[in-house]
Amino acid sequence: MGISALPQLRRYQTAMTSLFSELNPEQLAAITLPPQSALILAGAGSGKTRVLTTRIAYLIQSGQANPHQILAVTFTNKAAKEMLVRISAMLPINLRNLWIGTFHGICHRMLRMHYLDAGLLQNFQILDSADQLALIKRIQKILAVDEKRFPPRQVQWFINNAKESGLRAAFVISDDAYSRRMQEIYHAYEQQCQKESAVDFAELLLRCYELLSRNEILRQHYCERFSHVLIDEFQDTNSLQYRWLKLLAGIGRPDAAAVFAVGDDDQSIYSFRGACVSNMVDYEREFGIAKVIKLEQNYRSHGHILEAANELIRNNPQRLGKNLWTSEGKGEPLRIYGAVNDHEETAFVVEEIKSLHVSGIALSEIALLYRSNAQSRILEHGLFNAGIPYRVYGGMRFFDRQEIKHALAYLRLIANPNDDSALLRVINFPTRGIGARSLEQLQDDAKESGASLWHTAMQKSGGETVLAHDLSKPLRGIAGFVRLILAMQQACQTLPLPQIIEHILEHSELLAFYGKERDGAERLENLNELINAATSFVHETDDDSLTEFLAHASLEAGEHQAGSGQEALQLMTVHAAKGLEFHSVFLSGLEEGLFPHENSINEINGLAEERRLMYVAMTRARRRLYLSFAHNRMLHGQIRYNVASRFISEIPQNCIKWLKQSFSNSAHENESRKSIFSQSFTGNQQGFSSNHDSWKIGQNVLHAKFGAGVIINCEGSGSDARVQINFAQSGSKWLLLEYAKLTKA
DNA sequence: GTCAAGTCGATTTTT
DNA sequence: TCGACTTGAC
Repeated sequence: MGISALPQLRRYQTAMTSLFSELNPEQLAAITLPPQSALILAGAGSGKTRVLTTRIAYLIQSGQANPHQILAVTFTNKAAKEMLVRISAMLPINLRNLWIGTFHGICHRMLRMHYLDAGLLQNFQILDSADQLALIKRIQKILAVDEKRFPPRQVQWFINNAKESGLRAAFVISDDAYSRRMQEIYHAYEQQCQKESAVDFAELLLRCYELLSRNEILRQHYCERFSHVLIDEFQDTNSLQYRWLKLLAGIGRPDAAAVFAVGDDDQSIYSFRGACVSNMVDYEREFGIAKVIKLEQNYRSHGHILEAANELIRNNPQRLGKNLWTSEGKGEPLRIYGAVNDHEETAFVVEEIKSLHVSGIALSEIALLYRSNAQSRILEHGLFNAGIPYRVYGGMRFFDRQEIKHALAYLRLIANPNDDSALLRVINFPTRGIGARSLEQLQDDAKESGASLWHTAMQKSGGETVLAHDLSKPLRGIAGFVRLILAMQQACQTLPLPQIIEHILEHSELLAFYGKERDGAERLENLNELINAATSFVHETDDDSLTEFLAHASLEAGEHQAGSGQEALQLMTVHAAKGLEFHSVFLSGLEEGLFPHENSINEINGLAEERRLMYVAMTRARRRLYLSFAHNRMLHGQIRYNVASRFISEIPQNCIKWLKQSFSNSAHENESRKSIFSQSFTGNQQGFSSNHDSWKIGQNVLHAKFGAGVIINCEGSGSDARVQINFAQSGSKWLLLEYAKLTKA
């Protein structure tokens, strides 16, 4: 090394030292691994993102790779963005050539670059789930498929599943009438997508996979380019994504990339949408991972919380094995509250949040979690009445709003007139006198000629000759619509992106329409926000192509949530809480049937996934964790009787502080219980006797073989008297009272 | 084309 | 129970 390199070396060493400060030995080992494929088992709160980002910074800083050679894959846009921000903070260099993105984002990027090889048009559009569903419905109508026998959602599920298994319609196995019909729909869907130049989410992955597997030159190119591939949340990959990775990384080739996979099998909670935890084991074997690095030191939670979570997850079979620990103390015990009903549970949560807030904990540092969205209503109700500001996560996203979808449909039509879906969405919105009759006629004509709706509509209106683009007159009927779109297309050729949107909003009369609507103010605001979104898109990406903006809108439906950053209590499902942390966490509705959810009990490995979900929920808490349940709860308009979740009994007693045992003998509680039953069961069998014991619905009982349970139903009398009992361990059963030998618990 | 009544279904969800 | 969605009447 020459003298001139010395200052650089010194600078490099200083940079490295600061990069590595305060890392634990395992983190450091992971970050500085030699360039070979690795698996990092990163427990909750173990500094996973830090390891991932520091690894990238290290590779670049140490000269092992330049940004151009690195590919980092995440699951959400949020994670990708955060990674980029953190790397930028570590490295004061231009990261333009560093590819960071979601699987879908990266596949999309490749497809745009190689659209010809991928068999796509340059202006191909991306269908989000709602677009996809609409298209499927349309196709079912054309094929005259009974929507009762073939619910569009199931068809959608079928198609996406096939694609995620790498199967085109032609290769789907169909050995009965039902699956043959499914295949038929899938086939027609494939054709229609190609005709409209539309690509759904699963298609992005499958096309890209096929592109790489078919095109040796391209694959060679990317194998040579990416010497390092880093993957976040590896436990959430589906099988197609894993196959794509094997292809891209060039597994088995001499120039194979070093894959750095980070994941946690205990936090795999998305198998219901195709995630394949077994990918981790396959990966270990197929990529020849010599040593798995485990990050087990937790920087988030206090001891009791970790111990409880560890003990819980130990009940799962087939784990890769991992135990979180902390250098912090035991901290507070978990607080458990057993309520009689959902109202009492809510009252408890509300009171406790109030006092936490009074004691100085910011509301935004408190999370109220639940297993299913239906649970939020009663909680929201209680919070609202108590005047506690809260924010519910999930739900409608910016680009999913109907006014935004309408505006985007006009834009899509301008970018790609063959987009039948977009045309159908706006041809009569706002209404311009095109009824079902003329629409049907248009669709029939299009079907006959095999042309797109747009093409057909244009011919009907007399071709392009008629078109004096006069926007000053009202544009009615199909001919009017055609003139409108043509005029828009022409105007948009010269305008920059934000002005294009302004233009279409104005001339489509969307603004006028929502201006007249009763509660159109918010929609107008959102439409205005769409212009802002376009402005910042152009600003951030230096790209003002309409097609790119539309792709952005489909791929990043989120992040545009209003009202974020406010000081408010955080309400969300456990799934939505993954990756987040809070000072205090309330976990509500811990009942058999709800959490673990009854539907999951019958699924293969369903219970294990529920337990992982519970594990994820618990490890969100830094200092304080509340668990609560209610013995009876209103669900789907009926009162349901439940026992406490088995997960509570899997937590060691020494970690727990019971704030209130359910059904203790206090007179007050018995009173409140009675009143509830008499209220909700007027007209029903209220109770009956046998062996001078009276058994009531809601009674906690013990059975010699099945253990603890709750009576949830009863019928018959005398020696025929039977009770239905929901047992904690074995689910609900009907038992003859005479033989059941029940005791009150 | 709009509104009201009727039906149906109800874990979890990102891209 | 409640909401989304479809159907039928003007």
